[in-house]
Amino acid sequence: MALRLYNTMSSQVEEFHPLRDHEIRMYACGPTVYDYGHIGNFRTFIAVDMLQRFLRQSGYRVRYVMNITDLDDKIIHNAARDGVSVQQYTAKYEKAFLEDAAMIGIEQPTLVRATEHIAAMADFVTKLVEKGIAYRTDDGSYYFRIASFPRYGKLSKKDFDGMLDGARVDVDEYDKDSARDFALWKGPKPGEASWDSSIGPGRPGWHLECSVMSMQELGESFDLHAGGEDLIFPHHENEIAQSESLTEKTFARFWFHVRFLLVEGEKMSKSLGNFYTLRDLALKGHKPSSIRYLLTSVPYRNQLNFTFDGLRQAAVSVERLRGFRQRLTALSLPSGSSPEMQTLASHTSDRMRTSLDDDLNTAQAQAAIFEMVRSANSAIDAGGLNADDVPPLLAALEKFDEIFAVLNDDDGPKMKQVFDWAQSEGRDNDISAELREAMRSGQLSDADIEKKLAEMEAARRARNFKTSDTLRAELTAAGILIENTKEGVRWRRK
RNA sequence: GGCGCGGUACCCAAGUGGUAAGGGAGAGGUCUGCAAAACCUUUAUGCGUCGGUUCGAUUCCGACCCGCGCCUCCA
Repeated sequence: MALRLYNTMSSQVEEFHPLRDHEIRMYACGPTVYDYGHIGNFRTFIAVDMLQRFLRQSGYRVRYVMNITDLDDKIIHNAARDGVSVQQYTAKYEKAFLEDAAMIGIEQPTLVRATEHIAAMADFVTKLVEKGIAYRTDDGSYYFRIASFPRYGKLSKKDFDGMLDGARVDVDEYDKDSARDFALWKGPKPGEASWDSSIGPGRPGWHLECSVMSMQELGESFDLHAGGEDLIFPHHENEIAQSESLTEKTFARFWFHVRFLLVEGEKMSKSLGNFYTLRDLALKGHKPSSIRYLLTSVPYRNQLNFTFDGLRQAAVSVERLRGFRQRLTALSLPSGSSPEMQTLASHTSDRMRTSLDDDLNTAQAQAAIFEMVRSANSAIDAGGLNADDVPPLLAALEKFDEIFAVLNDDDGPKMKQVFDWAQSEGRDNDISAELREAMRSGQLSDADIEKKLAEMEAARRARNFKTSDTLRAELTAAGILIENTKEGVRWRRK
């Protein structure tokens, strides 16, 4: 069965096939690097990351490009406020974004930066001017003439015929032909950063970079264009207008938009006090795996209510999966295999694929893996699992984690990174007890842990429970989870 | 006002024209030196409200109530 995806352009779920066999070219609107990324940003980027992972799992070669907007009004303003260059300012936040993305399990796409494509953007404007689609105003700005593009509004389903120019826009600000015409290039303003180009000094408009860079990297027509739902209008609508006016070809075939999330039932906003960056959450002691799991647990087109209770629940769910995987690998089982377990593993894999094929229904894929975990645990308890059943079960887990990426227990080191960052920024007061607790599991080496565990086990065999309990308490305090089983003791970092 | 989305158990959250996935939490139980994990049982005759279509609707249609998004920088 083929992947079916919702296409904003057609407003319906469609079968997704790439233009070229076995190769998918996709582009996502990335961050504007003017601040640390918040969880809403990361919901979007994680959703696109999962899409990209699933496409590769499905056998496609994926060329995935993301832009870094390192040039816009807010950046220019903030850099000036801080007394640093635009480059210095954006370098800091781009680095932070990449660190955050890696921390939360996002595989890095090919990155392109606006400031590195100024000349190409100017050329693009020149071509639009030559076609009579763009025009220059007295202040050195260039605008796109929307009247030249009859299909304008087809993505956002807006009908502009009935709307009056100037209804909500300050027409007097510039001498545009129509209030709705959008800026391709903004003329220079005194005291603000400006770039020289073949069409004069100034800076590109926001929409232009995505048209230019996506086509440069992926061609004039490519398979899929992604972003947050807020980008449908005007950003993507404008990209389409510019690009298709120039090439007279379909720009992107599929438009993939991720729904905004709510935080504690309300729209995330600084004024409501429910605005969280990834680092804010880490400082409070929430692990990247918990955050990623929660963000992946609701299908991308549904509203997700991000809550601290949900974060705690996610942490437990992740632990359950990790514990199961470890249990599987630690068992000593009789040789042979059981048909039930073989079927369970293959059915689970099939169900995960079917679920994700259905417009990335991540909730159902998770349900499938949990049902497998319960059935397999039951079988283990009942002595119904054999050695040859383990590989297919592990393979199903692996297949799950290729998409969800929450099973590696490297939260401790990641939390330590956040801790180090907070210290380097002088934010010691923001470091919570929970963060210290979450990072402690990385403190002891495997050898240290094994040594203490051996001592504990020796004490238990000697029925010296006082000593063994003391050692257990020490390890637990160090963030090590210990499980005594018939197969012997096993441990993992919490 | 225009366009669009949603209201499912204590919480989060899938889903279907034929009688409600999964996770968390709670209760009881099995196992167990302790701890942890795991398993079993249990928690919505009910899916915002009121009508309609239908043999049958939570699922389709209509109205209404409530929440949310975009229309302006915003993932």
